[in-house]
Amino acid sequence: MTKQPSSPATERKRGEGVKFVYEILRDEIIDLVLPPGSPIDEIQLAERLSMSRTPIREALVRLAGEGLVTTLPNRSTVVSNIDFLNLHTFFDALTLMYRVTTRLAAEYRSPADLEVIRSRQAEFAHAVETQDALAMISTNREFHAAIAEAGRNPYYLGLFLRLLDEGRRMLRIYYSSFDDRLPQQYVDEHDGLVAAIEARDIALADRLAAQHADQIVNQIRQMMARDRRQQIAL
Amino acid sequence: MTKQPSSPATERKRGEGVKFVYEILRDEIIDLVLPPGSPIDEIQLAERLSMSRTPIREALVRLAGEGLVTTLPNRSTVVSNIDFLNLHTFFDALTLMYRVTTRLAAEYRSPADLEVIRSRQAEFAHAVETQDALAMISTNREFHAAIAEAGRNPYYLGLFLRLLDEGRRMLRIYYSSFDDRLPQQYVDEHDGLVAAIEARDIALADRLAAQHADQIVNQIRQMMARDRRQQIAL
DNA sequence: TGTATTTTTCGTGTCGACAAGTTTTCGACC
DNA sequence: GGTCGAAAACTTGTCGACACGAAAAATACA
Repeated sequence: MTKQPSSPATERKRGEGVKFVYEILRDEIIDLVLPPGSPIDEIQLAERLSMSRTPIREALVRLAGEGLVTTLPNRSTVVSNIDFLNLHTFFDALTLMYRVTTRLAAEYRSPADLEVIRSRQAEFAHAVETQDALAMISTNREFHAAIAEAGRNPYYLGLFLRLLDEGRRMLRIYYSSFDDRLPQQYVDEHDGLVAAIEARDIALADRLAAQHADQIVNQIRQMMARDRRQQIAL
Repeated sequence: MTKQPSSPATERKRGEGVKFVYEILRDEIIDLVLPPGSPIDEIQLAERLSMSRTPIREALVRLAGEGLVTTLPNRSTVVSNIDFLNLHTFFDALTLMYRVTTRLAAEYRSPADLEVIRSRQAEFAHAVETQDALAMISTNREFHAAIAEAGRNPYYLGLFLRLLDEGRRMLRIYYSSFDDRLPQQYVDEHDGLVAAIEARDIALADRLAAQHADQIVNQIRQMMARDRRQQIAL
């Protein structure tokens, strides 16, 4: 692995250092480039990004606050593990946030919001068409994030984004077992959500969101069960 | 204001510096010792706590992640303002978290949880008896936090604690207009919640929590309206 | 006297270095 | 050869110092 020593291409403005590191690490954690349990070496990172340890440590504090990394005092900080024992708490919260954000979107969406949501849905549909599982995962996240934005409640948005990112990590683990049938169903369900939001039908939006959440939760559960059988079979 | 220069009483172990600063600032912000908008000077703080700026900055990053302070790039970081324009989003989320956590507590509470909840309720009742408004605010927070703990969902707990702290700041502003009638009603409502949780009556717990939330939201609204009238009168 | 511009001051953002603690390695002893 | 203990290597936590940028002060000008 050859590392270029402080290439001028990576020069950053003052004040963007923390943000820079934060976003890189965040993406690498969510995309499982850094799998759960990976130790994060501050010095190594500092050399790789050609900057001092100070902004890196501050980015790690921020990531720790969001639960993406865990700091072991006086020892290394590691990428947080996915807590498979308490998955039900995750699914519970995820389902509720799906419902609440969709509800609020139906209530408060502006025309501009609708446009964004529609374009995100188009991106998701395209990922399904081209059978790009990784793109499905990320565009699905963006679709629901756009809905949450339209709901205009920063408290729900914050929790929801955290849950969506956590969900992305799980889906990445099992994405190879995506089958072809379900994704198309998701596209249809998304269309239903968009229609309910456009029609400002709050009750319908809530109901469809709950159904959609159940679908996703069940799929993740099935993927995990299948994977477990495979692992046992090995 | 005389500050003692690096008194040996404030000597801390390695690795506790950030936590130390974080907790001090957090308490001072929630108790309005540092009112919204106050600038936080890193150098001043470093001198006051007789430590370097590094751990202080890391504590500020953490506080910023929780929304308690706002960092103005290349300028000072200030205590976050209370967003009175979007209060309804706060009340919405607070009400939902009241309901969800109480529900889950009724479902999952252990005998030990019940004991903690009861003792918190006793503390709240005592604060009401002695008409200690400030103690009412903090014990009320601890009571609901204990219920959320019993619900055993870290995602809800995290959001709820954040909302409760934000609510504490608001109540502090208006606590002088606490009147004597409502607090006793809160004690009774809390008793109802505890009974529902003990009986594992999920539907009842949900209903009572929703009513309780409405009470609190309405009281805060009334306090604010009263205060606004006073301000206009001046 | 009021306004525009330069200078000064001040605080943050970043850095390199040192100190303390943990893990690993090496060596002594059984 | 295996186990226990000491020393070395490494990583984190903290520090003091410098550089950049923004606000405030001082100066020039109308």
